[in-house]
Amino acid sequence: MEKSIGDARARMQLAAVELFAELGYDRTTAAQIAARAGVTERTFFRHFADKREILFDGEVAMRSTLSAAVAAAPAGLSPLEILFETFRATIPMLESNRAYSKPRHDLIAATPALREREMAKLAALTNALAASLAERGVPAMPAALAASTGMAAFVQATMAWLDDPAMPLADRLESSFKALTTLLKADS
Amino acid sequence: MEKSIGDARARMQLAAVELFAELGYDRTTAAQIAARAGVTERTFFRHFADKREILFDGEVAMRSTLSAAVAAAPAGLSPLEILFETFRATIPMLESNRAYSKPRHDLIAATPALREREMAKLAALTNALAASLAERGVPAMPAALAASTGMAAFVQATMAWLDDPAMPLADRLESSFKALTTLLKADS
DNA sequence: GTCTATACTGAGATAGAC
DNA sequence: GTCTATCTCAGTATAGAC
Repeated sequence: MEKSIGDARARMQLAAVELFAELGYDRTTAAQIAARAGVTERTFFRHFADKREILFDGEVAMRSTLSAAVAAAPAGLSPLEILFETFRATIPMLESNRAYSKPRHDLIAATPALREREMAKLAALTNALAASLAERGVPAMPAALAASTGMAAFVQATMAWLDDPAMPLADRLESSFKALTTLLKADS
Repeated sequence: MEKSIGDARARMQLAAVELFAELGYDRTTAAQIAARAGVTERTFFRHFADKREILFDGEVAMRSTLSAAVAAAPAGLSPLEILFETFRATIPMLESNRAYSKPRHDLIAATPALREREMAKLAALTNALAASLAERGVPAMPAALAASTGMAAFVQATMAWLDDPAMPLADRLESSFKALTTLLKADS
């Protein structure tokens, strides 16, 4: 018997990604994922609250990374400048993960139930960012608005980069944040 | 046999709101809602894609209202000014619905599965706003960013007003948008 | 680790409009 | 008769209780 139970979680995640690619998300059952990982279905639901959650495991790490980066940003910056530095700090991590995050993103885009979970996770990250800004002394209302605004720019940059990596993520991010300042200028 | 099948949908919605209040969301089954409305469980799922959806029926109407308001806003405004006028146009509707939307909001806040659906619906509304801005000639990137940031300000104002209606929604909205402007100006 | 309840689906029946 | 909307029966997968 394999006694490497320590990484059952990782084995299940690998099995899930494989099976989703082979059969599609809906056509893959939790039991199949557990079987391929060599565990029981019960073990699956011990580690993941529901089937979707197996794809959103990284959100916890992302949250700590962002919170730490907000705290580490230089003093004297505006809230949006703090967030720009914060997101810039995550670029190496994102770029090194592209081989995994691109197919994952496509799967999420194609599956309404997963898009829904993704929106919820982004909302949680936004709240965490607002809390981190508040800890730096930014008042509650501007902190929440800055978090939402900055996250919108970050998500837009990341999506565009996943669709077309020709332009580096750093440039995409700078472009998104620059575009924020044009929102106050009159159009037609 | 009762032949009043025409309003089965409305009867189910009423039954759902009653039962959620009596038993809580999780403790209420789709079959119970259907039974109280005098229809079968299958009928419930014909009308609503899943149990959560019965509480998010109004999103379609909200989407049309917002799109129409964006199109109706005066020319020569900045994207965020267009959105401010757009949200202002929805205030009477929201204020007249408070007796329904406040308990609904509390139920959603207390139920993770419903919060998740709410995030997805807000994302859909944000996309619709971006599309409406694009139809007025706002380029894609600023349109998407303006929709996200404007929606963040609108949601913040609405949440605050639901929590404490002492300050009118119109004042909350103005205050949110002013804070947003400050945020974006400080960064340029 | 077993067993049960509940959410949800697929294929198809019924009934009215034309 | 066909078409469409409304609804039903039998079944599977998820999630939670024991």
